[in-house]
Amino acid sequence: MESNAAIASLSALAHPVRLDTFRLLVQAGETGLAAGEIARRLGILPNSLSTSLSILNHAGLITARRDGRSIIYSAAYGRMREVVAFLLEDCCSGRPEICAPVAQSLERLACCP
Amino acid sequence: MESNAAIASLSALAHPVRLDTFRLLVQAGETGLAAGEIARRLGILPNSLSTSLSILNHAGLITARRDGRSIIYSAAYGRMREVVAFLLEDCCSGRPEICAPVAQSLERLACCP
DNA sequence: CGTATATTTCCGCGATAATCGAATTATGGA
DNA sequence: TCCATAATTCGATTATCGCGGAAATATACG
Repeated sequence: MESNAAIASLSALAHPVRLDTFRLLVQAGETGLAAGEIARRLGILPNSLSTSLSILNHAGLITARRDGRSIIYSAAYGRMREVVAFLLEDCCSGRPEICAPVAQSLERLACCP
Repeated sequence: MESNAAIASLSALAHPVRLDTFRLLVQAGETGLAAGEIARRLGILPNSLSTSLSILNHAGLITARRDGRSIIYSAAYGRMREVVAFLLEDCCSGRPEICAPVAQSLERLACCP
């Protein structure tokens, strides 16, 4: 992953509304959520959310598809994985005793038994 | 992990110099690197780096210790793990087939065989 | 004590980002 | 066609961030 792409993703996530939006979509799974539903759940104005969604989308962290009058957004899990991998890259110069606990705790994700 | 703390960390990383600095320290391991050495490797002014280090430190992503005239910085692996875990929390509403590849690829960190 | 090295702090200017109201586009249904 | 709903885009104001020069602090050493 490119450094610029990583920065775009990190920058997109470094914002209260955008981070909540992304986490909501990560939890929603492939089904996704309509823009209006997200705005309702987070209690923010539709236009504010729209710019947030645009930034997340441009950063590659979410995808959009139209369904009637609604636009459904979903988390882009591949990009999420890339960003995380970028942060952990070449961790600890090959000394497992340092990074092992990091990897170990990440193996136990909420949904992956 | 608190949302505000996560935002502080993500915001700290969403900057070319700060991201490069953090990754340098992640690769350096527990030994860490002196501020001057980091500035030299990245080719930036010492005062610019100093503010970057201050922001990363305040976000909890790095730690500092003095050694003679130098100040040695190291990555805070615990906080790094917390930030990543925060992003992956409750991934995919318990549907392993979506998040499994994410977790799987994270198991293979460069230093953790 | 005086000097050199390492790092940080202060300050001001230019650029970038956040916010919110108002207007605009797109779709579905009577 | 006309209206209501869903979502986005525009525009202007305000706040925040990034940058680099200059000065200040801390440590080591002769």
